Amino acid sequence: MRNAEFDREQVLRAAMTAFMHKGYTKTSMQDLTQATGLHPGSIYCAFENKRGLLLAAIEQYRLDREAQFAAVFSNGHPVLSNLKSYLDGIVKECISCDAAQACLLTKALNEVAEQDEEVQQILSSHLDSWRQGLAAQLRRAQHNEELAKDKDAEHLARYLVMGIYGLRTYAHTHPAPDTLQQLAEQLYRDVCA
Amino acid sequence: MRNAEFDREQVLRAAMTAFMHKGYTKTSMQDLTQATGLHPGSIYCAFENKRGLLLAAIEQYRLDREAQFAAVFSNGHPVLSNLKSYLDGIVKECISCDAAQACLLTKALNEVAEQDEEVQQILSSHLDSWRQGLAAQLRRAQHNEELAKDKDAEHLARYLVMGIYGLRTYAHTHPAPDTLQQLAEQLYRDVCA
DNA sequence: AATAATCTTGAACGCACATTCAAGAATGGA
DNA sequence: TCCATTCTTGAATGTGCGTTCAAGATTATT
Repeated sequence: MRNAEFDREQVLRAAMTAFMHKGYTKTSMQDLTQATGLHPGSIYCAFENKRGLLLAAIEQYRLDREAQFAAVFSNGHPVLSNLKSYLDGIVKECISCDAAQACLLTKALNEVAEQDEEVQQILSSHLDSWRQGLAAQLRRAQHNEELAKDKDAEHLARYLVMGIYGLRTYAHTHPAPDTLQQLAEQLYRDVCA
Repeated sequence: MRNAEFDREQVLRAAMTAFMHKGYTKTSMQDLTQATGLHPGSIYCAFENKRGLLLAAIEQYRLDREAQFAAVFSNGHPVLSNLKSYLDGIVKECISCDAAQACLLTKALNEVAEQDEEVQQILSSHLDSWRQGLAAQLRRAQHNEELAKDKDAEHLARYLVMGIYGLRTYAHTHPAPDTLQQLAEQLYRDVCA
């Protein structure tokens, strides 16, 4: 009769950060105990093992991202201006990450997924639903007469996803704010014009 | 009074493939001895250590890529049609890699670079010279009246680089040939139109 | 207060890894 | 043919990792 002492969300976000900074393999259990404040036994009790902690962290990341997405797009403003804000937010993120940390999903995709089908599937389905969210917004824009109706919203959504992936990777080598801003603006223009 | 028995290029390309499939950390020396046919001692004699082998493999990769780039762009054809071929080649690469292997540079960038300044610098400078190569081709296109002269070739080159990064990442999750082809064509249009 | 149930702690374990090195094999020159 | 030199071999080494588990600490219930 005793409750766990740690705050799950807080622990998961700490683990998330650790994984993002060092990557999955190079983040040792020692790093994780330090980052989360939990002892090995507690981690293994709560998350089964290191991989379980990664899966839980990815799930937390997904929840956080979905909330963020909804926050940007579900005000009453025009869809396209929300999309602009969304891209701006991504650029800001790219800049602020001092040690050039990519999106956790992309990192995990590069490092873990190819050896681990379950992780691969989880990531794919998350990225899919993200793309579908973007496509839905674009369709809404078409419905609101903000965007030409003869365009293929699905195709544009894929193009956006591709551009955002690229932007993040580009930021790794060249985190110059102006350049990233320009690239994001060009992407926006190519999608919406 | 005896010469080394192995073929350096062949060994480096084998190591390259191994690193691309598993990533640097997860590729064990055992994997490398198996892939290269060399014994540990020989590797350490020729490349100092595992990291040295990675550096040498990256350099070989750079040479191969430069040769490939030159082969596509230094025929007499119009620059833009060469660019189209270049993008087609990248799409084909993305599709053919059964196990979704990314470009070695991007992989290394994600996994190793953040913990290793020397690797970071090597990769950055290589990616820079690639981008400059693209920019030079675009300027040549402007000079040949293939591309509007009021465009910023440097900016377009950056945009191309971003798009290609994105295309490769996109292919990781969705290696559907048609989709990738469409994305590449859209990228081409946005750069050249 | 006593008990039962659960959580926390961190030392200990086995394993896989990068690396070393001394013995053996192969070569070129005398 | 024999020696000197260099390369090859792969078992041995130490280190650091993920993981386990039994003892101790803490809480809820009676």
